[in-house]
Amino acid sequence: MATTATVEVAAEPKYWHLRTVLVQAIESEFTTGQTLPNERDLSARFGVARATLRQALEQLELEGRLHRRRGAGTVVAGPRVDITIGTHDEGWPGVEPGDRDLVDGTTAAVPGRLAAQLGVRPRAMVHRVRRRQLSMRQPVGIECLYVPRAVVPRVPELLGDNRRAALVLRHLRNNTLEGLTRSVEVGVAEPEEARLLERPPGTAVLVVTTAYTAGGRTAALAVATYRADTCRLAFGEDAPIGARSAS
Amino acid sequence: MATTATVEVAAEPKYWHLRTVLVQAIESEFTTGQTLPNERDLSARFGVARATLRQALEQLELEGRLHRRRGAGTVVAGPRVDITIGTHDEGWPGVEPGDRDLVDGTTAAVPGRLAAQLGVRPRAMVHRVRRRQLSMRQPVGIECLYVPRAVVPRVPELLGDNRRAALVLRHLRNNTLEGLTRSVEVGVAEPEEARLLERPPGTAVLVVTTAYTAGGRTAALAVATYRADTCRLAFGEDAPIGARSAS
DNA sequence: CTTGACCACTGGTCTGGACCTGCGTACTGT
DNA sequence: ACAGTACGCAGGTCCAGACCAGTGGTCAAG
Repeated sequence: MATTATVEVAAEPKYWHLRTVLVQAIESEFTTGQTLPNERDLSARFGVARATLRQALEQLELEGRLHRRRGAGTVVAGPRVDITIGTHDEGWPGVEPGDRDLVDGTTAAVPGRLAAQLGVRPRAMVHRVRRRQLSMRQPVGIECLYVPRAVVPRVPELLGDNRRAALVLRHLRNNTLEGLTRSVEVGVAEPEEARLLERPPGTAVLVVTTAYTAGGRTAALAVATYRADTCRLAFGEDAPIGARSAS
Repeated sequence: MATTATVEVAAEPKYWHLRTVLVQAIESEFTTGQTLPNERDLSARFGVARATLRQALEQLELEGRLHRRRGAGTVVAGPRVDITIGTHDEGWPGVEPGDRDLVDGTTAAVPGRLAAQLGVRPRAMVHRVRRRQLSMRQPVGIECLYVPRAVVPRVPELLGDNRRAALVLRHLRNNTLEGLTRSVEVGVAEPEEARLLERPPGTAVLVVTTAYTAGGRTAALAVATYRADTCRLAFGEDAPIGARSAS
């Protein structure tokens, strides 16, 4: 037994102590949008290696307290963007709707994992529609909707509007939509996703997977990928809790 | 005019290429629970610095493909644990219920941000109940329930059971629970949370915040923190949306 | 006034070390 | 047979430095 009577406060890692100091500095001496000193100056000021400082900055970024852009600098972030995830999929409140049409078409190149969830063969033809969501001119997420051609022969042009997957499905299937199953997990952005989200590859993202059930099978799959640093998912029938007085 | 006719594949970062190679290796040559070679050997084998290898490993861990334990090694992970987030908060399917009682009591030390959401003064007395959830003997999450003493004078002993926040609230308020608002976002584990979750400080976590409305105010706040690497949040399991509205 | 080349500055990537600390096992004394 | 210790190995932390790659401004040429 290595039990010693001394207090031995277990010595937090240096990067965590640094994070705490930076949080206080951010909350007391800086305001939203203000640029912090560069990493080399900060590491010198705190007497740590730049790698250690970056470990603290990365956590602050993941928390949504900082935004970092190569070539530009590190700025104090504002509150996170609320992404409303409704049971009835009515639209995108607070987000400029469907700003960019990225991909519309039918493909056989569906990741095997998704093909299994859709209940189709690995190389079956599947309609794919991808949109990017922006908020205040900044990319916040990518939504990709998969519909097997076995379910819907052709994708009508109404996909170009600003509605979400369920609404599209409702049109396509003449109100046969029966239910949905949804999951949320953390993933990392692949290079192409990272480029669309204006982040480096491997950035943490929130992945919302929604399976739409119609006619006793999974008729469509919506995979939405949001920047973990800037987004918060809001659930519930009521409006999001007012975060105005939360300083 | 930087446009050249060459393909110029834009050179993925080395850590991402490494990640891709490791994913293939994991899926083809390893099985769940199997231990990978140590980091020094792996970095030598792939001809990269250990820091670069670790950058790839950290992403694989965040994706839930690997589990790393100091002193033990890096093992291939199994599928993520499904955390059921129901609208009616009926319990914890698939998770050993309420394995450890951590804190039961009344405190004035509530983070200012939570006090604001609860609609109480920063130093008001608030009941706090904290539980840790395990799955297969592994810690997966921490749930903390806050109830202002202004809402409920005393916390009855039935908090010791395995039920979730809403059920408790229903008992406390005699079925006056009116609704809830829920949000999901990414955060980092503070040292104490990290210790309970058996992870280093600053580890990415999924934070599920649920505000319970009763009597026209926020009567309680449940903050659940799950390991982002091992958990997946599941919503609306087999819950058919009864709305068959004819559009 | 507009355009484009240039360039200082920023965060991003990568190296090759060093040492710390938890874990598990082998050994060893009782 | 058992408990305690010692030790090797694993991942975790930290360092000092180098170079890469976008950003955004300056400034001269058209």
